[in-house]
Amino acid sequence: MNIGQAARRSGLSAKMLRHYEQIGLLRPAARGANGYRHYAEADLQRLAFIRRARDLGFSLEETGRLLALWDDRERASADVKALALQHIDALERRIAELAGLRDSLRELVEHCQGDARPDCPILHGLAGPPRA
Amino acid sequence: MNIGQAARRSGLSAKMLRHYEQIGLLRPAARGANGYRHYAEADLQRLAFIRRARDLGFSLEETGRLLALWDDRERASADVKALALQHIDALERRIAELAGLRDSLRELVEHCQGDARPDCPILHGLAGPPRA
DNA sequence: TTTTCGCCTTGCCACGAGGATAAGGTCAAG
DNA sequence: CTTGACCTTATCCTCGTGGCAAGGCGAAAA
Repeated sequence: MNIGQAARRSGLSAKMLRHYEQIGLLRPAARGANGYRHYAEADLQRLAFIRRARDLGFSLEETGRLLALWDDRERASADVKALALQHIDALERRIAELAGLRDSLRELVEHCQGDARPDCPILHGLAGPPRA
Repeated sequence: MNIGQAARRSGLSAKMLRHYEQIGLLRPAARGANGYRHYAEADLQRLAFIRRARDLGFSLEETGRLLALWDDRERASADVKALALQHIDALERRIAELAGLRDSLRELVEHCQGDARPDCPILHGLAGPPRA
């Protein structure tokens, strides 16, 4: 199977497969006489794993660690869980941060009439004292 | 006032001031005989405005639009409000997206014992069927 | 005077995670 | 033989910022 088909069947792009190979997330694919990369059925599992990890918001680096844990049959499930919990934590922090911004912005918006007149408390708020 | 002091007093970095100038977010600063940029007190307001807009998660492009609205004394406050509401929407979407990832991940984590044994439902979940 | 230190200048590289595009080789069908 | 789909590598773009380099400028200490 060539890179295009592997890409379609894994839901990734050919570009990503080459990129992942280049940064060491994937071992270099076997090459045919024409230089084309060749993928086996077994490779698709690994690609699907990567895709799902990415879909869950894991970075490529974290995905690499997950792959290493996947390959290691000796690892404790606690190791995997720790990585996942850490990622959940990061998601939580990011969510809280964005929610804080949203709330600050909402407060500004609530005081704005939003009509045809030029006076606007939102701009005053941005220009004036820090609304941290 | 030189760039360093303007940076300190605005809470931005000298690097940012140069960058903002280069991308047209700020008009080119006046230069002294030595080529140093020179900032007046009045410039600090604009810098503070930018800083607060960035703190609220507006992109540089959006910040530029806000600055343009700020400069335009004819604009309707509705224009500003629309921009702000649009940004709140974007924040909401991003928050919902991250929360979805977090929940999916939580579900996987809940089924994992997290002990010393190697069997781990999290990895099974990543390797197996799409949990979308 | 000269050295030193801190600040300023420009410019380039890096991050993450790819997308876009270019310029070319390969393969199978028409 | 040509066409078109596919493959190859390589480079540049995103976004906002930090970091570093090499060099000029200004003032104070030696």
